[in-house]
Amino acid sequence: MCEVKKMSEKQSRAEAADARKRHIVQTAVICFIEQGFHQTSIRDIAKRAGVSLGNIYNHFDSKNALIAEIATLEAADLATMQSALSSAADSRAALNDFVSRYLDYCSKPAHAALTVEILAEAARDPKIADGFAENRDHLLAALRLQIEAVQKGQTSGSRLAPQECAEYILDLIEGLAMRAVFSGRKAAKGEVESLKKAIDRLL
Amino acid sequence: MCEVKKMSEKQSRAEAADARKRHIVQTAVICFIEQGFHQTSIRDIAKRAGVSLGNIYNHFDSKNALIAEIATLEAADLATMQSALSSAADSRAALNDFVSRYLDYCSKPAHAALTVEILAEAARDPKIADGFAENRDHLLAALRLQIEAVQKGQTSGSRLAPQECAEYILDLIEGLAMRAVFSGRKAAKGEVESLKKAIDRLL
DNA sequence: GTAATTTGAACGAACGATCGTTCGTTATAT
DNA sequence: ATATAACGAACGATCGTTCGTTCAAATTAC
Repeated sequence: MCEVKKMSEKQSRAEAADARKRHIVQTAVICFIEQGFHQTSIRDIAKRAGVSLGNIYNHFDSKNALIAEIATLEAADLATMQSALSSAADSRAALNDFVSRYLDYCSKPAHAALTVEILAEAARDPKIADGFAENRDHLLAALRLQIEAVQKGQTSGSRLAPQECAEYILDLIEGLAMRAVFSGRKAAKGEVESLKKAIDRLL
Repeated sequence: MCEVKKMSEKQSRAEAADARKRHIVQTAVICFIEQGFHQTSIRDIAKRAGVSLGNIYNHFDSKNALIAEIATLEAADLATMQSALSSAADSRAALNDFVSRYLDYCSKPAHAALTVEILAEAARDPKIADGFAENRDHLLAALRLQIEAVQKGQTSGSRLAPQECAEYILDLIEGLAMRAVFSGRKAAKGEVESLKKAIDRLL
């Protein structure tokens, strides 16, 4: 009874369950950022999400499954950035735009904290390290293509290999972002300009 | 009686205690690298060090005190590298030498794993973040001085600011080292040459 | 020099807290 | 009527830490 009303006002059971699941994931992310994976208990997440302890196990098989879900979402974020880089006409502009976007992305404290946390995990678990490297390689490949395109229109004699050049660019962006995040500020305008100047020298 | 003999053959009580303490610290480092701070229990350390559980608390007030001791030792390692950089005559050679030495240093899996672990901790604890940044600033300052010296002997019109140049150089070295460590290999000779070429472009 | 005393390193059982996970139950949408 | 989301008590394991005890080395008294 009253199916139409309920469907529009509230939501179907499956939708509600999905929303609840997403809410748990989001809350878990917050906890993991604040305390780290292993310092966060399921009870912490349940309490903060306003959900019972046992209910979390209705949506996730285990704590590790929850962590895996989050790692997957992070990977998807990065894939978005990569495809934006690939589907660009003007390589020079695409590169410049990428630097700004990727810097913003890395400068988000939430992302930085999670990344470091995953990195620490990857240092111990080769499986995680492989997954991390794979995502990064995709981004690197897209970046390398644009670098090659830019280098073709240059006269300079000795160039850096595009592959390594791409890695250096990511290193510089991530390094600046890390410094900004860890000192609790945003990258200053002058810092961004300096970064772009440095990247220009590497091309 | 027989004081001389005992002193030479064995060791005084204080020395034995100190040796034991160092042994516990070294074992703890191994455990922390393999499992991380929070996944390592005092029992793990005790078992691996061949020491009783309670005895660890005769040498350290708490688990955190043990961690703090290790962080202090890491800082001392870095200070050594910094002073070597400062006390150099030929800036150009000093810089080149530093790149090799710092790359080697960062490429040690033990150091890399510990650094990432500390970094994850720093992301949550501003106190640790400050200590980390302070150590890095000392290295940066020494590096900047040598960069300024090198830049003085150049004709190039537009230079990168020495401070930021120093940060970029550390970023590149650490990035390459990290990639090497995480893929379980040493940095190839070609990679090191490429790195030095890239750094040359930044100067 | 030897005997008596003090010190502190080493030990492992035990404590209270907390962990991830399971389970039986209740309530509600289908 | 059935399925499942939500609940929270309970379980066994493990955590950091404390504690009383043992024993050998260092120190003092004789």
